[in-house]
Amino acid sequence: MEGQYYGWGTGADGWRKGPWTPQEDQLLIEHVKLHGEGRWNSVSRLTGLKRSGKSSRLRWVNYLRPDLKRGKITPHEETIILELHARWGNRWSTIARSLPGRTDNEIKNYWRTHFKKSTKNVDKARARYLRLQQEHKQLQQQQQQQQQQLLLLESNIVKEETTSLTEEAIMVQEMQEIAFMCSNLPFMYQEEGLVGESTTSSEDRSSEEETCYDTWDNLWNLDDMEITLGEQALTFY
DNA sequence: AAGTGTATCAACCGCTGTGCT
DNA sequence: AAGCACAGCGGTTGATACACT
Repeated sequence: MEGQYYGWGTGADGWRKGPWTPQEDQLLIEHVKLHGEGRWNSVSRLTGLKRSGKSSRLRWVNYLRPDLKRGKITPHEETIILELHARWGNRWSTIARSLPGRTDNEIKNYWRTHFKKSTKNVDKARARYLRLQQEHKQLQQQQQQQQQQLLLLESNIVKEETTSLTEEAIMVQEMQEIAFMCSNLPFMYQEEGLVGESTTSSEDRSSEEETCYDTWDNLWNLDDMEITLGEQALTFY
């Protein structure tokens, strides 16, 4: 795909469009090395590139950035995407921030390819996620209350605490919760090589795989679906 | 081998938010 | 306060690769 010219040519506005050539990439890379990210509209003036600032920024962010992770989305990343999408919906850039090296475009494309068609499944996953989150928070509250009661008994001092979390802090806290939940997911088994690439029938599953499915089903419990998310996810790899 | 359908992904478009003058 | 430029976001499109018949 790269390095070929498919006749997109120059638009009416004078900007070149279509796939980037290696020469154009090189110019853009040199520009960012010299001037840093930002000031995208000055790229064409300073480099001679016939690309709009918008196009330059997109090319850099989605393809040329050195910290980009190449290769397929891992099962663990997929789990995080599912979780975060259940929380934030189509806020791809927000989701991307939790997946270092992945771009919003990449995640968006991945989502559309793998989950868009099964909106029913995703809706159920979302409902289940929200319920789990609720339960998780209730559990936390209970633990906090127990702890407070304990402290009261010990010191006999009543102390009121008020915590004011910023929205960002709440976001971070939720991310940590999600990360914690994700860390217990069955995909870990798969990453460790305990699960086969594509398993569709329960007869084929090893005991480790059963554990994997059990864990997954416990989380999502999508048995009533036409295709469960667990199976779907595993089928892709 | 050829035709057709589907998946993938780069790149575009339109819109919105933000900062500066 | 208004207007403008720019950056960023989400949705969509189009070309290629791959799978299937």
